[in-house]
Amino acid sequence: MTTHAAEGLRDRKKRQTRTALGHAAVRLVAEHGLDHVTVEDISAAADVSPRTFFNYFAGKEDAVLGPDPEAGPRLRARVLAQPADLSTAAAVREALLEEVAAELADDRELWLLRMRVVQQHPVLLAKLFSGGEALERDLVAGIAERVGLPADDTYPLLLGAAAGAAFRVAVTRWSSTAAPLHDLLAEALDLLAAGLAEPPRQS
Amino acid sequence: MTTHAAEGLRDRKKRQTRTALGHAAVRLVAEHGLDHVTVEDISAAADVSPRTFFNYFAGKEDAVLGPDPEAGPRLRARVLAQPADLSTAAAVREALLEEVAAELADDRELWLLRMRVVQQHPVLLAKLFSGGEALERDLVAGIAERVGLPADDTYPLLLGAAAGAAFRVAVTRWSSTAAPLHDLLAEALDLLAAGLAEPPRQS
DNA sequence: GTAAAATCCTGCACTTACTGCAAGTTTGCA
DNA sequence: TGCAAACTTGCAGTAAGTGCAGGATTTTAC
Repeated sequence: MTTHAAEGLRDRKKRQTRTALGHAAVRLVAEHGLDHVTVEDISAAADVSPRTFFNYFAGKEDAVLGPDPEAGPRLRARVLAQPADLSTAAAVREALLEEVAAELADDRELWLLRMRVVQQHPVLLAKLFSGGEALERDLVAGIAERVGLPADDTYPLLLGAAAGAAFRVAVTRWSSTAAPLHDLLAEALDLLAAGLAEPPRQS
Repeated sequence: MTTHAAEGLRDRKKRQTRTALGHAAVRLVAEHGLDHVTVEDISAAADVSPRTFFNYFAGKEDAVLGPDPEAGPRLRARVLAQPADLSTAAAVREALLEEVAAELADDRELWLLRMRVVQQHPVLLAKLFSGGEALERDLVAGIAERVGLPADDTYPLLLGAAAGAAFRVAVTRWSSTAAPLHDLLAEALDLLAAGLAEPPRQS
């Protein structure tokens, strides 16, 4: 996973309380349901004051689906690090697969819990998408940089949004089927690269 | 637009208060900013009690980006109404373009206001996406029905999500460039159909 | 190593969001 | 006309979320 070697005590503590709050939120909501868990409960479980909770998250839902503030830059770097002979779409594909592998290797159970919680509380879909949106911005920046177009051009925007769509579909299917996330994501990205051509009829 | 001929007094009044609340919300937020407008203000402007507001919308943000409850079924019907000799992706393309044309012809200024508000308050992106998500569900249902696959198969899910992505990109660009929404949406959908192939370099 | 500066945590007070309930009012229907 | 269903409203209460100021902790500079 991500290493945080040379980092002050203060930053380390901040990271700790942030993940403590996030984990407590997911665990408590998975157990008791979204609206039977208060910010006070979460704060108590993480051993900080309720007021401090709001120094880290904008609300309960942000704590559950906390947008990892480092994921965006990391994804952008992965896109730029792909071999130059890959097409842009292929580079995005590889970057996404790498990120998923790294993230899952790290926190597998946490992600499964999160998906279970989202399934039980569709309200959270909003936060899930907007969190993905922040990620998407960094992804678009990386794509634009790699391809030499402005970040507000149609191509980077669309490739980023389509990759995000493929990701969401893969995660959705992952939570309802037993297939590995890697395979589902690869399948979706391939379908996208084929121009969403007619699928094989299976009748 | 949509005609509501044979409809009781009661349903007509409900529609009226709903749109009154929605319009008031957009107008007030555009003028004073999102967090300088309370639910009480919106209710007063629409001439109903604050308590009634919550009978129509789950919150301030839902009122601004109110998901039109009829848009989903309408879009689904459009997909199914396309000529049978069109590919599925092409049918989705035509359905979306039709819907955009109809919607804009109806409420052009309202949509422009909405987009301005969203640009000024990125928090609303969450609701915008989740609203689009509800729409997407109906779209996916239509696609699945047309293509004869279950609605939780990868192909319908991905085509729906990708179409949603194209739509969001087109709307985003529409609010920052002066080009017609129809053209921007068509461009994005074409790019998608081409498998997101490398764009024309313009150096 | 110590003092000053920066940053973080916390409690308090306050506004707003949101929900259940029960009563009153309006509409639909026979 | 009169009954049933649906809509609106006020009230009361819980929880969310924010500004502020004081105290504690870490960092930086000397």
